[in-house]
Order: sequence, then structure tokens, then C-alpha cells
Amino acid sequence: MPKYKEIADEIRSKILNNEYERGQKLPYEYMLCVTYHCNKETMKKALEILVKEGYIIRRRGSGTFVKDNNPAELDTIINSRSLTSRHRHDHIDTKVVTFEVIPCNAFLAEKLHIDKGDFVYHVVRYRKINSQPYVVSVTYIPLSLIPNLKLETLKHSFYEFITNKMKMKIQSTQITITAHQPNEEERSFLELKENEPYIQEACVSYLTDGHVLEYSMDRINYRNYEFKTNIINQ
Amino acid sequence: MPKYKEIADEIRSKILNNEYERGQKLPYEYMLCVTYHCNKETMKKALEILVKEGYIIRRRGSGTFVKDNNPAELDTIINSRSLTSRHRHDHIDTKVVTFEVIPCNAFLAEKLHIDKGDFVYHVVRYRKINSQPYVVSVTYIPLSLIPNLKLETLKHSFYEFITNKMKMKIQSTQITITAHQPNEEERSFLELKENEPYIQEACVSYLTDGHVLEYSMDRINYRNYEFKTNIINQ
DNA sequence: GAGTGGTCTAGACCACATC
DNA sequence: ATGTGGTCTAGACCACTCT
Repeated sequence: MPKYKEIADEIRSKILNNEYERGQKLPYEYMLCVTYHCNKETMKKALEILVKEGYIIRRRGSGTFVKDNNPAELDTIINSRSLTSRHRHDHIDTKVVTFEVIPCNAFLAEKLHIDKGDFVYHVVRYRKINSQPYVVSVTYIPLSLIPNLKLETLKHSFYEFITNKMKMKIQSTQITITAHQPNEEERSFLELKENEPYIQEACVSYLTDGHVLEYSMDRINYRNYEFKTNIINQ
Repeated sequence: MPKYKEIADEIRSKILNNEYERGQKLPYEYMLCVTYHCNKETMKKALEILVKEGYIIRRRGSGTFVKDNNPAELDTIINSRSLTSRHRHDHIDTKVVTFEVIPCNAFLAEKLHIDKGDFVYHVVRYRKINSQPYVVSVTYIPLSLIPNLKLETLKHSFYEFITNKMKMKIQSTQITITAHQPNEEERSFLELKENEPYIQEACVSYLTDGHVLEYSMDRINYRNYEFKTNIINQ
């Protein structure tokens, strides 16, 4: 793990533990460099991570300040740090209702960066968390990437399988949030009333080797939905 | 404008103009440094911007590649580059239905980083785009930041006013997306049927001087809602 | 003017991918 | 072994804020 990430982790946990308090001014850059034994540019990289995560704010001429925010709330923001932990829901109460191999259409070919007609897994899963219906998950995965996908894997954690068994790494994910009317099965599982839509998170996941791992649509009862992110102006 | 942003802009537009094609490998780092007359670290900063925006992918040992994506679609991703342009809707068909000054409650005090009881503007606006109902916008702004806010300003672009007249700069925005049932007025304006929720984007906008400019809730008919973002794994 | 961040460079050295 | 990106450093110089 690079030094700048270690330093970011240290400072982040100091903020979360209130060693650096809300609204407080941090020591200035050179002082931090001395404390954490690094060069100015390295410290800048570390602090930049925390800026992007919304923990601190830097002002030329004034200094670096801890954002006057509820730290617990900050920790729920979706960013590079939390993407992995989002996948950790994967083990809970999964019912696989569809598991088939089909030739993909033009839409999927575009998303998955493969040719129209190439075979893909088509998986539909109904998932509960703490016995409460949570998500209808529709996933398409190129067959060529994982020729030996098994039903058992889909019942447990697909993410674990990808990471630990296949030694693949997700590099980035494009997320698109929209809302739509469910079909009858979805409505019944998600316990939606007449006219109520689900929120859909459509994800395209890229591996570090450049391949697209999957195109997935997670459909969630809007009552349970929350998405937080932090956008920094350039 | 720093050199690394200029270089990022140049390379981004080459990608958008297909001078660097989808899926193509870019010249390697040192070559790019020669082409754009800069140092390795500067080029790295430039390319990092494009990685975050989802235009390119870098692989240690292999090279830098243009993502095999529809460039037009990439341009709709919400990130530092597009935050500003989102505010450009601000001029369209605005009806101000509430404009008052009230003492804030504990919830707002927390969001705006002011004391409970401090005065804030409370603004509710109904906005149409191309004569179509688009958003119910509820905004709270600390009175102390803008003591002279006028009704006229709210009918036009609040963002323009902040930027050009007040010379303020938005540094970052925390966005939280949820969905809720409307009240009667909201339902009627947004043309929602019985049981249909709106999607809410709650935003906390920070200025470069560290103050919170506003807490706003934009409530949108779910049929018209779309939010795209790109998340890079660390 | 003093304090503080931001940018840029030159160069050393490391880590990973591919052949 | 070679090609390619990633990290780290030392130091020069610039830009903004505050008082």
C-alpha cells in the first residue's frame, strides 16, 4: 500500500475518532510532512483523498480544515473507499429465479463491449436482508470471462468468487440511477403498491484488465433507497 | 488554469472527436510528455482526471487505453466537470411559491453549520422546462451569507447571482438521493398519480471559503430522473 | 509581509505485464 | 529482459488570504 494511502487512512481515522475535531484547523502542510515523515507532494496526495471523500477542505492562503460534519454520516458516502463494502451485502438470502445462457442483443453488446450474439449469462436474483425483501438483481456476464459459473456461486457471493477465486479486480463502476414501474413478479416481491416504481441502479463494472465484468440492474423499493456522493468542483 | 487541466482538456476533446479512438492504446507516458511539453508527474495529473471521468483506463505494465464507450454517453456523467453545467437549468420557467425568512431548526442548523435559531431564507420554487413540470425545489440559505436576497433573483438564476454578483465559488456538493411521497401541491405540480413518489436530490453546497451556501431538496418526477456517476476503486 | 496551498520539474527507484 | 505505469523526493517558484 502506497505511503500516501497509509497517511490518508491515519488522518481519516483521527478525524473519525475526534483527534482532529470538526471544524478544526489542521497543522499546516510542512508540519504534517514532518509528523508523517514524508514529502510535500506525498502529503498533498494523501490530503487530496480526504478532500474527495468530503472529510476536509483546503483553502489556499488559509489552511486545511476538518469539515464541520457528522463523521458517521460522512462514512456512508459512496466513493472509492466504500464501493467494496457495498458488495458485502452479497451473502444474504438469495433466491435465483433465472440462470441461463443467452446470445446478447445489441444493447448488451454495447454495454459489455462484446459482439452482438456473443453468449452471456442471464441471472435474476431476488434478495432479502434480515428477511425483508430488498432487491431484484438482474445481471448479465460475458460467458467468455467466466466459463464455469455455477448456480451455487450465485446463491452466495458473486463478488467474493470474482475476487478470491478468479483473482479479478474491479477497477471502476459506472452507476446510472433511474426509476421504473415493476412487472408483476417484481412488484409482488418488492411489496410495491399499484403505481409505485422501483429505483434502479444500473452498473457497468470494469476489471483492471480492461474487460467489462458485468452489466447489472439492482431494483430496490424506493422506501429503502439512499445514495450519497460527494462532488468536488475542479 | 493549471497546465495539467489544459492537457486533460486537450486529450479529452481528442477522445470526443475520435482523434483517439475507442479502445485505442494511447502513446506511452513519456511520449505524451514530449507531445504536450510537460513533466511525467504533470502528465500523470492530467490523465488521472480523465480516469476519474471515465474516459480512459491505465494499466501498469500494459499502457493507457481509451475506454471502449459511447463518448456521448460519457459526457453525461456527473462529476467535477459537469456540476457547473447542471446549474445551467436555472433560468427556465420558475414560479416562487414561498419566500420567507425563518429561524432554523436543529436539522437545518446541522446541515448549514450554523446555530439553531439562526435566520435562514426558506424558498420553494416550482420549475418547468419546455413547459413541462420538472422540479419542486426547496432551498434553505443562511441569511448571514446573503443579507440582500431578492425575489427577482430567485425567479432567474440563483447560481448566476452567487457566482457573478457575489463572486462566490462552490467548492463541493454532497448529494443524497432518496424517494418520497409528495404532498398534494407537489403531486399536482409534478403530475404524479396516487402512490407515485418523487425522487429527491438533497444537496449541501460548500463554498471555497468553507461556509455552507445552501441546503436544497430538488424533487423530480421519477419518469424524468437520471443520475450517472463513475466510481474508481482505490 | 507573513503564512499557507498549488504547480511544476528532474530524477531515482519500484511494480506489474508481456514476451 | 523490456516496456510501461506508480511512488517518492528535493527544491524552485507561484497564488491566494489575512491583517
